[in-house]
Amino acid sequence: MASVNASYSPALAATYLPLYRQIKRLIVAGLESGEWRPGDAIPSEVELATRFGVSQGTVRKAIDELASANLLVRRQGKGTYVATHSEPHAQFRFLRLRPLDGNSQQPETTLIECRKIRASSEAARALGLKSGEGVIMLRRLLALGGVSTVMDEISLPASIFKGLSANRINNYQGSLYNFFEAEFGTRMIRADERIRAVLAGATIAKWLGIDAGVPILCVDRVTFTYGDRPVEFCRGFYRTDQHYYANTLF
Amino acid sequence: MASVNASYSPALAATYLPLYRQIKRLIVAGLESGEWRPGDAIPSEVELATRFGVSQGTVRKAIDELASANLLVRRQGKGTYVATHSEPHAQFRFLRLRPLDGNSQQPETTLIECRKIRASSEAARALGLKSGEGVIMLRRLLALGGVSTVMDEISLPASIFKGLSANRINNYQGSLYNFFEAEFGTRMIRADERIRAVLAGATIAKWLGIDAGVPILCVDRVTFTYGDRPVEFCRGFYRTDQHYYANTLF
DNA sequence: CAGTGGTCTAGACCACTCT
DNA sequence: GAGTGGTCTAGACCACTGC
Repeated sequence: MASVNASYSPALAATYLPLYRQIKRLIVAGLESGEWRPGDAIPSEVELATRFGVSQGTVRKAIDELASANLLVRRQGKGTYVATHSEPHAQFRFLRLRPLDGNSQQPETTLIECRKIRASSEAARALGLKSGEGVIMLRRLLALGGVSTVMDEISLPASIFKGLSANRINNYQGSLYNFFEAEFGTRMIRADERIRAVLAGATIAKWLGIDAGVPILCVDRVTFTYGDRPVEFCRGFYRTDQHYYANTLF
Repeated sequence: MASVNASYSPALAATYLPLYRQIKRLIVAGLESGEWRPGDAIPSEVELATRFGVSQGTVRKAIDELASANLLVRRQGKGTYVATHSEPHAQFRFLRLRPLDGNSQQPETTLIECRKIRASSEAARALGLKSGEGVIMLRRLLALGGVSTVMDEISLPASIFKGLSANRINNYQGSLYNFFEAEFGTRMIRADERIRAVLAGATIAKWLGIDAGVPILCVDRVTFTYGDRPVEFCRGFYRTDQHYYANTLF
């Protein structure tokens, strides 16, 4: 079998990568390039094995890691698919609010504002932009179980989300992340959140239907796409009188 | 090879478990029973394979899953070890506060109180105890970078933590979870946290050196040991003026 | 029935650690 | 050098899906 590592030697240890990790990169490259789009089936394990000139077990191990990172989804008997934000499983992946009692209900989103502005210093730093570069700013109100619970402000690099408008968002069926991957080919893979407790200011209190001075969560999120590139900065304010932020530590 | 599934038939599908999952259970049983204690090396893959009458690859897959669940730690060339809370990697696994600027510093813990009481209704529900059963209650103050940042109250089933005393805690070197696993054989595996924003009351404000009415995080944690059995309920109050709660969403 | 992913085996060789 | 985990292969058979 033609091994990509035929030239391996201890002196090159820094550049050594196991075969299955190289395969992993090749698959990710296919995802990034759009060769396989969200929802598509990728080629079968045996086909990928012959294409890359490795055994099925090696492809399998690569796919295993990509599946556990939620980039791919395996379906026994059918094939392996590119993960999507439209799967029910993914609905509450990036909104970790759960009701204090009762069952989670589908959030209802209202778009309040959508315009192009210059990035705030915080957004610029989070997105790796130069201070003052253009971003598209969205403000939304999210209601859970009929109660306005989250007010957030999203900053997106204008260079990536060219042509984004309130109309296009409102006409789209499905979640915002679903919209991004379907219309802009940008899939959100991972997010880092920073949570603090703050007091509601007058404006936010009004939107959330609470008194100013009530304690709320301030959640700053940076969301990453393939290759750990940041593509969204979101600051959300969460009421926690009827919901809590859920987290599991492993 | 003598397969445990020799009797498998479609009618028994509900009871079917792949071999490697059965091996996984056998290994977890060894961990629960104390056959291998935290920090110990478990037998090598080939030894386990012959002991259980399966191939090395099957044992390997079982260990892979246990390692990714942080129950075991693999060390190439040395062996596979039972995970411990004393590893540097585990230090901030259950305390997700990070400084707004600067580097994380080792927390300094002060034990304020340690006594046996009857479980609060919340603690009883979280721990699966009957209302009013005995629990040991600890109150602690945690300082990060010299600043009192967390005040928490821990409830532990008295039946499991017999003989726990303030003296024993204070005389122990290392973290509380380290103490639990070393002295009581109870290892914390996983935790569920629920986060809300609240206002600091007079008592907590005093301990944390802030004004009453300042917004803080209220973090309720239920911690589980092997077999998803809850063994700790902890309510913590976090100042977030110099730190934030960090979380990564996958 | 063909094609897919899921499990399991047996054996080879590599990389790392300790003696 | 012996022993450990890490990678890779080749092939067998099972479970599930859809035609």
